[in-house]
Amino acid sequence: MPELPEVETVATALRPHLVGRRVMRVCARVERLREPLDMQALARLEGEAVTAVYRRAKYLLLEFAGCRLVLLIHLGMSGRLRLAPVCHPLAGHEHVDWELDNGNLLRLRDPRRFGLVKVAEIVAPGDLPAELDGLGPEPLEPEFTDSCLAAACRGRRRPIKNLIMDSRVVVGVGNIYASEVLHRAGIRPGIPAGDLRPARIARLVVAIRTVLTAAIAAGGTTINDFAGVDGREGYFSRELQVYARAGERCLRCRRGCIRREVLVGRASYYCPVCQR
DNA sequence: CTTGCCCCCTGCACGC
DNA sequence: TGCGTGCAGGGGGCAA
Repeated sequence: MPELPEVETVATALRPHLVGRRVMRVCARVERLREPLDMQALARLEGEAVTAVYRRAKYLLLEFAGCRLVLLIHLGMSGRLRLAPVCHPLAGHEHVDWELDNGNLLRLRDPRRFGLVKVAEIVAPGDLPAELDGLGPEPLEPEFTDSCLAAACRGRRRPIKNLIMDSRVVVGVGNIYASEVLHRAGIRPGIPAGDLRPARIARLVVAIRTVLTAAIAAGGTTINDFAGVDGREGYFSRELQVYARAGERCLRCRRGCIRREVLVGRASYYCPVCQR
C-alpha cells in the first residue's frame, strides 16, 4: 500500500488533470469501504470545480471552489486511483468514480476495501478538516525535528519501529519504509524507543528524510498494489535495502544476513551486524 | 496513559 | 487441479 511517497506521487500525478476540472457526477458501487460511504455528502461535490490537490500524511485531499468542502481519500492497503475515459470498462473492485467535465473520470479501485472516502468540511481554503486533527508532523517539513522525536521516545518502552510508524509521532512512515529507515540509521527495529541516545535519534531523523525523499524521487515503491496514476510503476522497489530480503547478505555492511522478525504484528527486517 | 492484539477484506503464493 | 494456510503496504478500537 501506498505509504507517504506513493501518496505524494499520486497527488503530483493527479494535480494537472484535476485542478480546474469540475466533478459532474459521483458514482459509488459499494456501500462502504473502511467506513460507510456518505452518498449524500459525495453528491454535494457534483458541479464543483477542483481548486487544489494535495497530501497530508497518507491522505489525499481535493479542495473545491464555491463550497467549504474537501474530499478526503485514503488508499488503505490496496487502494489505487486511475484516470480513464468515462466509457472505460469497469474492472473488478473499482468502487468509486468521479466523472469530470472533460470526459474523463477518476476511478478508485480497492480490493481489500481498507480505504477511506469522505467529504469533510473546512472553514477556509487551505484549512485541514477536523478529521485530520491529531496527526503528527510531516517528516519532510521543518516541524519534524530531533527534539520532537526525542520527546516522543522519552520514557517509552515500545519498539522504535512501532513508534516511528505511529502517526501521532510522525506521519507517513509505513511498514516498508520503517524497516528501510532503521537499516539506514543502523538501529534495530525492536529496541525500546526510550533507550536511544540523542545522537542516534538525530541519525534516525536524517534517515527518515533521506529515505522518503529518495522514494518520492523514484515515484514510490511497487510491491503488489501500487502503481502510478498513469499505470506505470514506481521504481523504489529496486532501491529497497532490507525489506523482504530475509536470508540475503546485508547490502550495507556485506557481512550480516538479513533477519525477519515480527514486531507488533508486522514483519520487520534488519541486519543483526550493522543494526544495534 | 501505554502498549499489544485483533479486526476489517480480498488476493496470492505456497505446500500437501 | 484443488484446497487449506499464512501473509500482505493501514489504522482504529479495545482491553490488559
